[in-house]
Amino acid sequence: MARIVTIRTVAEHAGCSIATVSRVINRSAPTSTEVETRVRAAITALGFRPSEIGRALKTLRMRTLGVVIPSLMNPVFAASVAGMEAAARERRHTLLLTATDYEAGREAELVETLVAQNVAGLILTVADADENPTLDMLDAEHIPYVLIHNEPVRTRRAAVCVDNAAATFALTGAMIAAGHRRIAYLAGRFSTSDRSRRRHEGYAAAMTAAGLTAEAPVELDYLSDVPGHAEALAGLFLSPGRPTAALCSNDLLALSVAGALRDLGLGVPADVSLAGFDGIALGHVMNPTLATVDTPTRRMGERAVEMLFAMLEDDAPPRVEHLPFTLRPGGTLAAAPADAVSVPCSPVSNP
Amino acid sequence: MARIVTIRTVAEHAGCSIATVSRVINRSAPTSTEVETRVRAAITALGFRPSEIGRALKTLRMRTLGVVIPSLMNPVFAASVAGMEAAARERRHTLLLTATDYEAGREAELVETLVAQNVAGLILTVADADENPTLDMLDAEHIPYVLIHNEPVRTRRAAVCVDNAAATFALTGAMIAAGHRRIAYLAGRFSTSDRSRRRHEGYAAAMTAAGLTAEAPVELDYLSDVPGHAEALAGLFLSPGRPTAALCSNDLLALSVAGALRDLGLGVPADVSLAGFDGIALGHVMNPTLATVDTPTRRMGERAVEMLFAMLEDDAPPRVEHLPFTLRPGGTLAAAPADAVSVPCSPVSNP
DNA sequence: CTGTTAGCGCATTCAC
DNA sequence: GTGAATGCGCTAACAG
Repeated sequence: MARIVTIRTVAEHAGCSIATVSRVINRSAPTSTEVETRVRAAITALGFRPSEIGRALKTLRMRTLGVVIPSLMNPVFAASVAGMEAAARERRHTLLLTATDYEAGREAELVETLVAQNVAGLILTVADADENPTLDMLDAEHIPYVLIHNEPVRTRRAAVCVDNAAATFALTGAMIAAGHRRIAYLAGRFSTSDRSRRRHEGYAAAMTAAGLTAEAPVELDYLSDVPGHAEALAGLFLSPGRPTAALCSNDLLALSVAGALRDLGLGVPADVSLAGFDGIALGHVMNPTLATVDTPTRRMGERAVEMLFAMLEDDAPPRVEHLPFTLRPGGTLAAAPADAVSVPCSPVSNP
Repeated sequence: MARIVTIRTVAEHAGCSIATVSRVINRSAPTSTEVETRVRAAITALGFRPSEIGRALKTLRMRTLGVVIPSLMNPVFAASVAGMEAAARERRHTLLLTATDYEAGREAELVETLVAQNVAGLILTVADADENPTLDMLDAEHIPYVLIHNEPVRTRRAAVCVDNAAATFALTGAMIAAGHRRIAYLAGRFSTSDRSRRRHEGYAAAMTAAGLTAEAPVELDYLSDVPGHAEALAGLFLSPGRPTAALCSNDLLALSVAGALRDLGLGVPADVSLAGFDGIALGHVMNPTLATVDTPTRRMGERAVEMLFAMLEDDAPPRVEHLPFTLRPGGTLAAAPADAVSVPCSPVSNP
């Protein structure tokens, strides 16, 4: 099961010491060409592969990056991890992958598990990047990490994300421009997360700038639970003076909200306009197409790894890097009914 | 960066030997309650976490499972990995994740990398499960592994998959029942893969059973390269007596083929009916919905891990486990034009 | 019940 | 340019 060929076997086979074999493998010191060829021959003949365990025990650092994300079932995180994997592979590292299934309580344990494996560094998406004892622990132990999708504001932590507030500000602006006056904000799991909070801030800023009323987030408990959502949304969307539009904190939520609204007998976008956030492929092919904010998720994963290595090798200081987003128009965002538009409001422009 | 507190630190702090600390941690031998409480106190006080490296050096086995898949950008593999991660986590293991980006040539190197990390076992999707030197090597070294999505037929290897031939047999039967007589088979990357081969076999068997002509697979080189596909498909679908239906070897390919056909001015399903394979969520929401074979991808990932642990712990013999699939009807598969139906054919039933 | 000790595979001194 | 020796953190065998 485990390889029986060790550095010692190679040394015997090549008629030299294990130190010399190590030198040949790592080019850590000059060796005579004659010995080197003998060693290399022995290595290939025996099919020897240096144990990462042995090396790590000595160097106290595995060539792995620990990853913690909410779930791979969300294409946003799948794409991020794909980007991380490619970037890590370029640097001869592999990913140690774990998922919280959207339970913030699991973060601490998963991080501990990864740290126990002596990962070179960590890439994380957490519920809250500012108020987070696990991250405090990593800081205290000087274990390098980069957040992804999170947007820390109060703390000095490395992160790769989009400017969530600016994105929802723009998206809300587009809804207002389409004549919507009462716009609901729907949040999914992680509703108390930093990025969800930032997204709501952008929405609220745009509403206020237009002289409209920003509403508190409506929290929907479970992803993809369409029947549950229909029930939760009935009160809001079947009442008089109901919202004519809803901004969802992410695309997956927008999809199930669309289903829930249809279950309530409401048309999208005929009765309610809808927009999401992330830019998953699903939104492109559904009918009508989903209006959303397109984010470079795969690229974010690559950047997170690049940033982590910069910290690892060049001792780069932690910083928040914002990657560009684009507004993606879609069929779910249509003009508001004429009676709704009649409500006065001020024009909105970017801050 | 690395933890400075070792089992020795704990031993000193608790006033006992490192062996006793080890015993407390692993419950590998009885210890007096008094010493145990002292040790546990020391562990929490010092924030000690046993190094997986140290343990692995001794046991020659890390609590990790090596994973090799083509790409996380394909939701099929993302879901599989999500299932693996959950099942592995239940057993206190983590995944070491790598991807080939659909380049079979990378398989060997990635597997070597994972083996060098002393993974407990491997879960792989390879290009060819039967003719595969890398798998031969794993067999020779008695390193346990389970294939996923692959369907080995000639070799005795552990695998979790659906019955690809039966699935395409049924799917092709549905197309024939809808009146289609000339049905093309389109294969994406990995076109020489075992599962693609098995899928084509099922298609060919159904065609032959109906007295129709089975065609060789049309190989499309790149995923999602719609313009390239349009060019490659023009000859086939713009000719007289052209196919009225096409069976694609997977859903992602079906999506880009749908785009290519529309670029050629052909309606789906008005001019050409289409079906895929896998059952990705995209197919559900696109318009028209995609006819396909629904496969339990997440469950397959879980089963692969369960099977691997059965081999690891109970020395279970390698076997191929088929998980159930279902035909998913969809708008892309419609009745053939009347003139096409007039071609005679025999009724098809399952073999 | 507990302590001592010998490695696991490797990198890295320090001699030569 | 090379080899012998040491220790990384831990488990397990053996003594007590």
